[in-house]
Amino acid sequence: MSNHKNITIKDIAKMSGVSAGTVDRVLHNRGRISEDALQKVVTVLNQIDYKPNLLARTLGSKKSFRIAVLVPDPEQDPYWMLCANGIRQAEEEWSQYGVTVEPYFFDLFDKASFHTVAGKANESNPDGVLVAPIFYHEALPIFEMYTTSSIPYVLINTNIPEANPLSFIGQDLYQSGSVGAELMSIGQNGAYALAVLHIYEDVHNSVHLLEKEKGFREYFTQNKLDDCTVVTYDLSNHDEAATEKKILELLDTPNLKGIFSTTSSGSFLAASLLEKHGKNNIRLVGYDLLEENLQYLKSGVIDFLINQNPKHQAFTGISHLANHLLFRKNFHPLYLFPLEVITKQNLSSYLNSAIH
Amino acid sequence: MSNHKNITIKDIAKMSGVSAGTVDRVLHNRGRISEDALQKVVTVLNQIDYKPNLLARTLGSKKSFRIAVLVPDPEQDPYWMLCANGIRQAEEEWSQYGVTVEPYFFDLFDKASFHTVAGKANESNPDGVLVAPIFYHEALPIFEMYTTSSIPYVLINTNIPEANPLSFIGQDLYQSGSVGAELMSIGQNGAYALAVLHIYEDVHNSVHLLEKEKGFREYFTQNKLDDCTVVTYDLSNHDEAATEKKILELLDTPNLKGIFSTTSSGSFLAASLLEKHGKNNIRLVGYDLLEENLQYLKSGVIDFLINQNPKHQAFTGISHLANHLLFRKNFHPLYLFPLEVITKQNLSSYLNSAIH
DNA sequence: TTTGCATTTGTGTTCGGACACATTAAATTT
DNA sequence: AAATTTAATGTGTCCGAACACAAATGCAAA
Repeated sequence: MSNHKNITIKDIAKMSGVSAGTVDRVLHNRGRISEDALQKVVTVLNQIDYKPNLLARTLGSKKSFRIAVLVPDPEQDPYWMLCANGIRQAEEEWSQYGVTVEPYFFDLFDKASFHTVAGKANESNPDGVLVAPIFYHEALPIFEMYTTSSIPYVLINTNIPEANPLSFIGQDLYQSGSVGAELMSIGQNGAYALAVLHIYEDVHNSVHLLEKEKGFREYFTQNKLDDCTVVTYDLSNHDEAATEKKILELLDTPNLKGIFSTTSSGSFLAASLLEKHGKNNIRLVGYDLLEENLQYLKSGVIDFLINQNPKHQAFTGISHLANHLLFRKNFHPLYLFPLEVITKQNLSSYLNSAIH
Repeated sequence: MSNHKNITIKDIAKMSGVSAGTVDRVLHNRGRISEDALQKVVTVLNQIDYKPNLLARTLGSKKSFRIAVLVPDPEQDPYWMLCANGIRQAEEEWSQYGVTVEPYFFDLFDKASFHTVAGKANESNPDGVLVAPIFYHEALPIFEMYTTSSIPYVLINTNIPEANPLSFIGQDLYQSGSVGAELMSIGQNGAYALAVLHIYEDVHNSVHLLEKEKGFREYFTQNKLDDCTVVTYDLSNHDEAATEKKILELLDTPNLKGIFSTTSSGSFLAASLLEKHGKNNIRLVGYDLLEENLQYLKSGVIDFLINQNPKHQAFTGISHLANHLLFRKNFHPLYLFPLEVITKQNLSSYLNSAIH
């Protein structure tokens, strides 16, 4: 335990021949300062590398921060339940620093609800906002509002290029699709067919899914794998019977070797049908570590899951906001997550490491 | 910015009718306390959920901590260079909290050097130690010493079951081998042969590698893939010519479909020979994101890399120690990393996310 | 009863930065 | 030149825990 010296405001005050208060005013440019004093302090600041003690700063400014979280209702979809877990974990982590997290859940299938819930969140006058802006048109005006009232906000899951957030946290969807394609083509040879399966209950994320499909398809053209044909199936999962009928039709595709499900809940739906109809030599690549998906991964019906890690996305998003508010850190505007490939064999290592 | 209330020592003092000093003595059981006062304080403590303000605690106890890091010389091996990067990054992260990191590099090929360097590290009287204990027998006595002088220590890379560290950080090697096997068997059919390749300059980590091999082999027996035969090649990379000759022999194995290289530098060595001899339909699974390996992954000679993430291991290890020293956190003794599967298509997402 | 010593407990300062308030110096008005 | 405003800067307190030191108390011996 050595007592190591660190430059403090008092040191700077001594060095520049002014008081600590003046140095403080220069650092935060609050209050008026004479040109003379400013110069003296600035000169010293340029010479040294002053790093304020964040502990003292946070302790001294006895404010606490409130972060509003605007995400879909976790009860409606297991994917968003994972996200909610990340929020809870982040709240625990940051509560000791006086950061509180207030979730505002909107209806995943109702644009209007997004609008009203966003309004409610705003009434609470948060110091920062985490948003999953799955409704493009409804999201734009609220970002504008955040900007004018200079509330920092972080986007997760869905990027909106027009927005100007502290950071976007999520996957590169195009590349994600290419990873799916790559996993499909391992060990395949000769001519074969593949299917891209979009199964969703709502249309909000169609852009989302098309981007994945694009990455998937272009993988084959870029690698000149011309003997591989790709068909697309666009299904709603509202009408189960119709969906099953469509998928049965799909399974009749000659020489079908693989199915790429672009949604997380589509993955286990496809898996259940593959299992039901005994098609166990069709490779299935899906998304996310939903409980249902894990069962099919373990039993071998699903071969690969690409992990979008919604839990970690939410956690990181709140951490970014907290770091920004408490420690004034800034972040790279594009925080793209690794495209994690989950298999039967490495699954447990991912589940275990998430605990800590 | 709401001012939220938090229970402080003074609150507890008021509630239990004693002074703050007495509460402090109870909390840290330092100094003698009358039975009466102790009871009063304990009663209050049981009623409330006191969470000490970590910021204030750390600020108040003006000590700074020194962490000694005992790892192989990064100049000798690119793998350990990645580790050194993690150390540097952790040092930056924690320096503001008064934690300093002092690296002590030992010779990767010289057990005696481990012993002497460990001694040097000890002379500096560190408050915590991060060790990569690649020399089993030499490591045991120094762990004993840490225990008797109650210096917390964290292990990375190589686990030593007899040790009792704050935590071990690394991979489950057996499972890691199984992941390698799984990647090998994707899309394979009929009878085929696979090779396990141990290429290393030193014998220290033979246990290490055997564990991976075990996981690899048992994958096939457990999944009843009997038509797959596995051969093992144990090579030193001191004598390049001899190694090449051996590998050429290996490449003549009938129906050879894949090579599993258990070491990180063995991976690109194997890749270079595969490329040189035009064997481009043999699947190669290797380890770690060394610059050389990345080249071969991009060009398609290496198909998969399992990432041991030495950088993140070092970073996490130092963070554990810092959290323990500053905030008295304790950790799960086994902190196993996810077994990350890196392919040509998801590589960039991993490289980019490491920047932040 | 008083002195001496040990035990117990309260008070005060420190850490470094934030911020309120007091004080000084300079500029302006009367 | 004195009075008053305004700008500039210094001082002091607070945040909450840690720890040193001082004060108070108890108890036994003189």
